[in-house]
Amino acid sequence: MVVTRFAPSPTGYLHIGGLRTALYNYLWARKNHGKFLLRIEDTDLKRNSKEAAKAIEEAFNWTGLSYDGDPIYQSQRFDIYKEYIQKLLDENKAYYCYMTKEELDELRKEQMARKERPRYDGRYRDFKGEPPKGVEPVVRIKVPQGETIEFEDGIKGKVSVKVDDVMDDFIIARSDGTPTYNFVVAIDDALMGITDVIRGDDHLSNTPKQIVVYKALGFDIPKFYHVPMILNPQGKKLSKRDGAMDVMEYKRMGYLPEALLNFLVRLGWSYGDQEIFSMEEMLRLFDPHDINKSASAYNAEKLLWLNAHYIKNAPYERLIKELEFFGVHIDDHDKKEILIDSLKERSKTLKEMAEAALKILKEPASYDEKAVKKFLKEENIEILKKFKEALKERENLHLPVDYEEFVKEFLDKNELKLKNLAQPLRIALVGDTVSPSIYDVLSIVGKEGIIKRIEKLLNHLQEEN
RNA sequence: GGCCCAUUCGUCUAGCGGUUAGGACACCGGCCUCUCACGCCGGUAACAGGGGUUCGAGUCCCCUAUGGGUCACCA
Repeated sequence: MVVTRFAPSPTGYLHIGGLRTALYNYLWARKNHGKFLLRIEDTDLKRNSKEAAKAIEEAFNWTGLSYDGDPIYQSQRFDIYKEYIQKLLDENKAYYCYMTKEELDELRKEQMARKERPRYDGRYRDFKGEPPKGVEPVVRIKVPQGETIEFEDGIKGKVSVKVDDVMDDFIIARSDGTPTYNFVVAIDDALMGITDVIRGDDHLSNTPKQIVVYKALGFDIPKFYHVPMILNPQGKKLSKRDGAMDVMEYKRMGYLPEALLNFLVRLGWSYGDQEIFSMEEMLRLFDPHDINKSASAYNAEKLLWLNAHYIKNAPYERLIKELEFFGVHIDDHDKKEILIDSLKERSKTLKEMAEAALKILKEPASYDEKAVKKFLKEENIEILKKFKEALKERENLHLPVDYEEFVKEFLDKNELKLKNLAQPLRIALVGDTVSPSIYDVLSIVGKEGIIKRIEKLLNHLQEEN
């Protein structure tokens, strides 16, 4: 059984890199019919973990990810950690260290002056005397000296470090008794039965420390997969300055969750030449062993392209529902299907789509000056007037094909080309020269609306002169 | 600075000793066309550098360079 976990520290929102590691853990667990657990790493009590849990909940709901059971809060497990600290103390695998912070700082300063690597010197490792008064001790773990720690990372391959190079007897409990990160991570992963740890590769150099804890406590060591970071478009570390970090911001910008997930899964992972992955395909094909070894840069254009793809292929009921978030309510509009179908071909985001819809649904509030100048010369105005009159006489106009037929008849009768009519008419309908097919727009606006809009434009032109 | 990790078109990537180094996004042409898009067709563009190993290296090894991560009584 595969058990994975997502273990964010509470920062207030779920960011895009976090979502990717959550997705990887989710996919791997679900693919293997295992469990995907959530753990909030809130041992730093300063931050509000409730809020963070809510934010994660919200982002998971939106993207469709789900975790098993209830989230685990490290802040509620201090008793457990205390127990294991005591166990190590009792077994002489850990010890109290009475060195004060000031003394430690002093030591480090001296070591640096001598160009040595700053590290705790182990002075209390085998201390047997009378402890100094007035010092609340920390607890340090006895790191086995002279050893080499090796582990097989599912992504990076074999990783091997000499213990003496990378760690001293690190602190597992602060002087106030609270446990530290590398200690609790190991304990929780072991107690939660985590078999596969998929996390950011900023944790790669923590792993040996955690392995020391696993070994000291006699726990089984899980498999590790350290996934490379996501870089910003400049190839630097992704930060808040790079725009959207909060997953929910993508919703506000008009992205479909499946586009975001597809984008994220392909960032660092691939399956041959395939670009489009449904959730079912991800579930079937994803394997953390295939994740790339190197960091990948965030490519906003590709995300946009994917989003456009998913919009194009979404059923229109779905899009109608999604557009409500952006203030477009067309559920009872009789031409809603035509509207959606013609808009989804040309929208990269839902937000864009909503704006385009409103542009058609509402009478133009103003007219694009350059367009007016270019396309509304005297002769065009006459054509528009004629068109309006002809339209008044005509009945049974509903679908785009009806309008197409009508327009063709009108053009034939007056010996005109579509070019003579299309742009002037488009300006009357939407205010400028950009819109979906003129027949679609005519159909959506409807006979009465068209007449009103042509008259409005005509009035506007008269006022101008 | 020590340690660890990485390096194929601008970007995401395929490649797992023998390929005209493939695909996708973006970009540039063309077609389609009532505008804008969609779509279709075509194009530019990459193995960081240097040494080995090998009949043969993008693929294996070493060095250099560059980038990243990490070295807390943060997580």
